[in-house]
Amino acid sequence: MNFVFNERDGCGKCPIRHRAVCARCDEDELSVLEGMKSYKTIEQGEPIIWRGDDLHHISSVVSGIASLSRTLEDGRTQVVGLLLPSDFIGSPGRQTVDFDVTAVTDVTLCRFERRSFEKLVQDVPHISQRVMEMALDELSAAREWMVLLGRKTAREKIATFIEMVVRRDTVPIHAGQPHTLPLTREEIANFLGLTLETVSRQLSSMKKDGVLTFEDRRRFTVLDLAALQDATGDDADGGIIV
Amino acid sequence: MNFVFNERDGCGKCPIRHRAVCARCDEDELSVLEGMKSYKTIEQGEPIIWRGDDLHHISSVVSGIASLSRTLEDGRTQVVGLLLPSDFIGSPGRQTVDFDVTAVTDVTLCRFERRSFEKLVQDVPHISQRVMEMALDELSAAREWMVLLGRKTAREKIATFIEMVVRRDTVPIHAGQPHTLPLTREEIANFLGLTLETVSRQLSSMKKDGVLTFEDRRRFTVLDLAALQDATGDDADGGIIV
DNA sequence: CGCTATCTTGAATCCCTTCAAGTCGCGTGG
DNA sequence: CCACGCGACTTGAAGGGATTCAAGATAGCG
Repeated sequence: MNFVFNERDGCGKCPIRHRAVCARCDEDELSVLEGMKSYKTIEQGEPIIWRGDDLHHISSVVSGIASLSRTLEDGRTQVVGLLLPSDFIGSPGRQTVDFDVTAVTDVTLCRFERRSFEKLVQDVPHISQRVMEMALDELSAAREWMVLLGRKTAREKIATFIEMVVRRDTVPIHAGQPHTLPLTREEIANFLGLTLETVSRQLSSMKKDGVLTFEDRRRFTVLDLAALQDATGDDADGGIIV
Repeated sequence: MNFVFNERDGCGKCPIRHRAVCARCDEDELSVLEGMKSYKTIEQGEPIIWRGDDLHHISSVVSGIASLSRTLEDGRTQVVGLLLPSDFIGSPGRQTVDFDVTAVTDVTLCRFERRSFEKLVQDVPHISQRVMEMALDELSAAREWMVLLGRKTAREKIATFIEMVVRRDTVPIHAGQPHTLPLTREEIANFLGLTLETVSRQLSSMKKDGVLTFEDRRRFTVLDLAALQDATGDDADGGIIV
């Protein structure tokens, strides 16, 4: 079930072929992209690009997870988004990025030289249409997260985060296997607008309440999904999309 | 300097002609839009569309201000964005809206039937390109606001908000005229993730510190712009875009 | 002129943070 | 093999900033 990504395979075998900026492209358009792309791998913890840096490439995450974040002068940092496979880095039409981008795990990127990509946006409607779709989806997800940051309690924030991790975990839920937190306590805290101590306390509290169990510090199983969803503070139907 | 918007004028005289979804359109494309548009006015305080409602139109704000917000079951409300002239409501490709949209002032919309607009997105690259641009800008602004919601103190939030109001006020600053808060204390609170009492206290505090003076509850003048900008918590260069 | 919505201000409370100490797991090297 | 060190995490206690609850002031409007 898990594709092993191989750079030598063509776009046709790319794991994000049908979700990335190229999703709407036909074979002809894809072959143009094929000639333009280059891959780059960034190791866990390494910066991908800093806020304000000149943006030479527009990239898509092929594998791994990256974070978008901003740090205030005094060190407070807020993670404003996680970039999962198929998400893109950089905006056509902008010369710099507005946030720091960091590899949370090892990350492989599929990159296009920015100027060339901007030309593609002009010439290939399927590209601008797809980037539009993706940007609108991200926008909705970002606004959803604003509700969490502005109005939810620590308990609700943690529950929402866990529920999100469970919902979009690639590992099938029915298999009964534990899920894995992709972030450290500190990274979770910076994503939720909390301190790492509060994150730790809330996770312990949910464990004590029988909502979760932990196999180790990263791996957990949900014991009571209904309780978890109740604790998010959201309506039954409306969930985070991210 | 202030255009009086007149529905009978053509798109050529529209006050948002060069900023809205039609910005990149040429005369021919514009004449197509001309035949499709309809106007609607919503009074201050009235809902424009509720979260989850079927979205029959894609609209642009021509004049006035609208808010995007979400309310949790227990009444906590978070404003996730303000819609100013040229901003659009609704996403091509989505059948519903994810947030409540409310007229903060009297609002005039320029509307397109959603299905027709989606067809335009397919057929007219200038439209999808422009919507893409706008969505990417909104996305960046939303993430910027996430930093505020997640990490800034009440004082910093208020300073950032005031600074934003001042920066994009249509009334020229050099005229020395007072600026006007477009929102009530409660609306400001819901935008900043605070309570209305805290907003009031912080405004009083900034008044006491000689940063601002108030002519009345809505109209104010900045006395010390440097102090205001210092208080935002942002770097000197990096500002909110919204 | 008084009604009402909006806003201000005060006092008490609370949730989260801050500061601090200690635990756990793991790789490294003696 | 185990001591050691280190990063990640947990837990406790104290403190503080924002909220909550409450009372009163102000301004707009019929």
